Order: sequence, then C-alpha cells, then structure tokens
Amino acid sequence: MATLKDVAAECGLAVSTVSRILNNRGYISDEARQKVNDAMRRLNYYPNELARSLHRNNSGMIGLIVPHIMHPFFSKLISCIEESCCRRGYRLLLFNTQSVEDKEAEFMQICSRNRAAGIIMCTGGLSVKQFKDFGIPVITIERSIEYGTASVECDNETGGHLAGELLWKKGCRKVLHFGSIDSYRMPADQRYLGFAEVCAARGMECIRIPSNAEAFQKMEYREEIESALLRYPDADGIFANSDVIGAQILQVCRKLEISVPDRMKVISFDDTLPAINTTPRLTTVTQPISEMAELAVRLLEDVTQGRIVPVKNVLPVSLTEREST
Amino acid sequence: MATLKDVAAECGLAVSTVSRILNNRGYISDEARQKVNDAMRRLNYYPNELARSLHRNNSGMIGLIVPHIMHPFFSKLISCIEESCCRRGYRLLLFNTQSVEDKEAEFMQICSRNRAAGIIMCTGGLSVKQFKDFGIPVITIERSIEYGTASVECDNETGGHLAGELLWKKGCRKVLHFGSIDSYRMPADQRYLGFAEVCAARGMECIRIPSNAEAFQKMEYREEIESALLRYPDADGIFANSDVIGAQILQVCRKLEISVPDRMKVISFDDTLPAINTTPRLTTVTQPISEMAELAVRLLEDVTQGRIVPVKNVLPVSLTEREST
DNA sequence: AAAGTTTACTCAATCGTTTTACCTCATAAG
DNA sequence: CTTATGAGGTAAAACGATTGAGTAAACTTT
Repeated sequence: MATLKDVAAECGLAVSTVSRILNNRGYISDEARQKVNDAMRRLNYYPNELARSLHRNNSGMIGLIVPHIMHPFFSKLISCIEESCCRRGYRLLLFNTQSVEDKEAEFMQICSRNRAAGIIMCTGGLSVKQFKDFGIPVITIERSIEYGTASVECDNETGGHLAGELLWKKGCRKVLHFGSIDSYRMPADQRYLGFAEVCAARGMECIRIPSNAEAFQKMEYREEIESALLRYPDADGIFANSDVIGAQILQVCRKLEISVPDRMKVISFDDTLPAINTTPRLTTVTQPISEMAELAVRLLEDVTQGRIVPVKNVLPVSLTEREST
Repeated sequence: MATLKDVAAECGLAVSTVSRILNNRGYISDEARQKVNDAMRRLNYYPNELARSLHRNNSGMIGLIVPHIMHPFFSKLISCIEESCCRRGYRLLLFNTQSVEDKEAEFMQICSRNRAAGIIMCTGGLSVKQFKDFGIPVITIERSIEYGTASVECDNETGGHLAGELLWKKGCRKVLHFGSIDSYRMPADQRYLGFAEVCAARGMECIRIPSNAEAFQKMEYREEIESALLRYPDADGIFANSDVIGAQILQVCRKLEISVPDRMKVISFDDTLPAINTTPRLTTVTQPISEMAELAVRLLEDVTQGRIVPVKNVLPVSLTEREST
C-alpha cells in the first residue's frame, strides 16, 4: 500500500508538505495541492490510521462493554450506540463479558492499550474499582457509578411508579414483580423500589420474585414464572424488568390458561422487539434507549474535549400502553 | 503512561532488551528478566498496542459489517462472532450499514486503513466489486461470493426442502412463502427455490409473497402478512424466511382468528429468540449460527497464516419442530 | 593457545504519520 | 537599499514499539 513517502516521491515534494496538504494546515500553493491530489489518486493512497492514531495517542475507537449481545435491550442499545459513534466519526469496539466479572477489567485493559477514545460500560459487576487508572473516560449505562467519569441511566424509579399506578388503576390488588437480580447492585433495582412504593401507598399486595444471573444470561425465565404463578394463583398483575420476561410471562399464562389482560395484567420494561411481536402486545415502560446511547457518546466526546459534564444523567421514561393491561 | 523507554531507564537496560524480554525472544539472563519484570510492575507498564500494530502492519481487529444489529439473527451472529474473535485473540470492530449500500465500501475502507486482520461481511448489497483492492481477506456470510476470499452460508436450499416436506407431511395443500427480498440477490433466495421445488414435486400450490427491503429494516411485516392472508383465505401453510416474520405471522393469525397449528401450519427460519418466546413456539429451520461464526473467524485466521481455504463453505441446517406445525 | 560458539546485550533502522523549527524567496514598508 | 513580513516549503524529531546487525565477553573445542 502506498505511503505518504511514495506520494511525496511521486510528486517531488517533501513528506511533510504532503502531510500538511492532507490535513489542510499551514500555507499551501494551489499548484502543490493539485499535484499532491493527483499523485494520491494515481497511487490509490489512503492514510494509515494506525500511524495517525499512534501519533495522536488516540485511536478514535470507543470500547463498548456489555454483558449480553443477543438480549433485545442490549442489541438495541448496541445498535443505537453504533449509530451515534458512526455519526460522530468514532469506531465501535464491541466486547461481551457474558456477565463474567473478570472479563470486565480485561476488556478495559484492551481498550486502554489500544488507546480507545473512551469506554461505555453496561456491565453489572462491581469488580473494576480502578476506572481512573486506565486514563480513559468511562461512561456507564444503567450501572452504578462508583469510579466512572459519568453515568447514564433512565428514571427507573419513576418507571416503577408508572407500572404500579397503571396496575392499580386497572384494578389489580395483588401483584408480582419479576426480574431483579440480587447478585448485582444496579440502577435497575430502583424499578422494584418505585413499584413497591406505589403498592404500599395504594395498599396493593406486592410480591418480589427475584431471578438469578443465570436466567438473565440464558434469557430463560419460564420455570420461575410458572412456579410463581402456581404459588400465587390469586395474583392479578405482573411487573417485569424486561420485555423478554414479559414475553415469557405471556407464554406461561397461555399454558396455565390465565387470560391476559382479562385475568392478569402484564407490564414489562424496555420497549424492545419482544414487546410488539407477541399477542397480546406488551404494555411496557419505554426506555429512551436511542437518547441514552446518543448521550453516552456525546458525553465521551465532551469529556475528551475537556468540557465539564454532569456526573449523573437520568433520562425520563414513559408508559406505552398496549394490549396486556 | 509508561513506555518501554521508561522501563529501560528504570532498570538500566536498553529498550531493545526490554522489548526482547516482553516478547520472549533471543537470549535473556534471569537476572535481567527479573529486573525488567519488577520495573514493569513498578511503573504499571502495558505495551501500546497501536505501536505494535503499526509495526506489524496489522491491528488484530476483525471488522464485522452487518445490515442490521437488532434483528435477532444478526444479534445472535454478532454475539457468536464476538465470542470466536475473543477466543482467538482478535478484537471486534462492528459496523451497521442499515442496508445503505454506500456504507459498505466506506466501512471496508475504514477497516483497511486501520489494518484490520480481516473483514466479515454480512451485507446483501452488490456494491463492492473491489474486495481484493483492500488487501484484506474478506469472508462473506450469507452473501453472494463475488470477489471475496471465501464465503460461509448455510444450506438454504435444503432448508427450503425440509420446510416443504414437513408442510406436505402435515397435510398442507396450499402454502405461502414470505420474506424473500427481490432487490438483493443472496443465498437466502435459495430457501424459496428449495421450497418451491418440493411444492412442485408434491403438487402443493405455492405462492411467493416477496417483501421489500424496508420491511426487513423495520422488522415490520404485519401489513403484508395480513393482506396476503386475506387474499388467500384457503392457504393452510406458511414458510417464512425468518423467525421475526414467523412471530408476526402468529400475531396476524391470532387477529384473524386463524388457529395455529390447527388451521394453519407455520415454519420459519433461523431459530433465534422469537422462535421460542411466542405461543405457539415456532417450528423453524435451524441455522448453525454459532458454527458459521466460528468458521468465518477461523477461515480468516487460516488465510492470514497463508493456508489455502475452501472458497465456499456450506453448513448443514436442521429442522426444529415445535408447536406451530 | 588459537579458533569457534554461545550468551547477553546494545545500536540504529523501521513502521507511517504529524509537527516543530528552520530555511528561502518574494513583496511591501521604511 | 535595507529590513520586516509572510508565503511556501523542507529536514528531522517525535509517537512506541520490533528487529536485524553488531559487539563483547564467557565458554567450548581441538
């Protein structure tokens, strides 16, 4: 592949001149510019980004670390982040921890060694205490802040409120909550807290059915749903922490011949693909995923440029009513 | 951040010696090794991968170009490829064309400029004719070969056969096919061809309902499904090109009060999340996505190491019967 | 004891850019 | 006629690694 040196030789100028033309800085005569552009075209020259990155000590890549790729919430988040990166001229480096905590630090290392412009962490583990050590800004999404540069999350608590109020309004008196994971502490825990608050205020009986991390990783909640539904046959409403869980609740209800929404109201969280490809379609708390993604990337850009950014960023949620309530 | 030079200064050796220790090549005394390791620890040294990559003219990254990220087939494929990359020591650079053909070439450019170790293309466009020009091996997945280094696909035609045979065996006599996209030519087209073959052989009436690219991008097929179902009220079987379409077929059938599988048998393709989170769960042609991913990455590795690889790789599909047939 | 071999390092070039400092002309000002 | 001033350009030092060639000492051989 042609290098700057080749181009310089081809048109009888110095490498530095060619570089200057490439980057449009300093004084350049039209004649030189023309000659260089011609030569570049002729030699099919494209700059080596590795060399550039090395020089500026920044690869212009953003490392995205998620615990899951196939999960609809994360696949949507990844998609949105890719889009924001692309629009702002960053490249996306994707890592999946599969909830294995050790990988978290390992991937951050890789990003650091490759001089990533920033890291977006969506991982729930608590393992990495030394964010700052990597010398790279770290934005967390839906993860407790701790030592990151800034965090982005949705208003989980209000999401819980909205769900609780809707179930109450629809006449529920005994409700179940699915999908909190006890082994991690994360912003999503607030969903249950907000929900439970409303239940307490309204006098609605509320039962929390926690999931384990394995269920999340396998996206397989049916057994726990079924046993809960059998244990609480008089429950008349459910709030689930994700659409995946919501969809599986619908399946179990069909199986147990519990009609939704007549005998059981279901609200899920996220508003991703599964929420609209089921029958009935799921009422859900909509996370502004696209905005969260855009904000995360923008924060990274702002931090890089030395601007001061809010350390905690909470975006509003909304209720999207469909047919399951 | 500490550099090799710092380490060398810290322990009174030459940079090249330190480098040699880092890479375990040449003669090194235990004493020197010890000193260097201590110094590295003390200075918290980690090698700058940009510098390494520049030197070896290879960043060890694999560029993955897909037309969609949220689509369950692609999110699973991405997940599997990420895993294979990670296991083999590559990093994954993810790009989404959103089916915009121009982006294909642009992303390949970016990979090339960053000296990616290889590119995996899952894009359906026909725009990039100059694969070879980039000087990087290109593996295509489920895309017509043309000028790539090698291709990986599943046995789409047999998939079509299996679907046709099953519908026939289950007593269908008039079947619909959904989801082929006329504006692209791709291996997936063989699914319909295989299906139609069986239909012709068995004397089953077969109607092809093509989709447009926009439906794929938005994952929104309900309207076309509904109008087809209304137009062919006597159809008794459906073969769909993806689980997403399959799931939406179930929705439309519920809406039109066509019971599945009693009055209508449905088979989809892929075997991804939507196939098991619906009621009834979808009978589907299972693509060996994980194996396809692993193979693609391995091919890239083999090509890099100068080995000769098969230019076309077709992996077997299988039928997974669930409740929709 | 001379010659050869092995061990342990160092020097300097290289990868392909960017950037700083410096040089050489014109032209305009004094 | 000098002297600023600025346009247009060059040479060389970064950036942080790797690596082939070279060197000097310590061992073997014969």
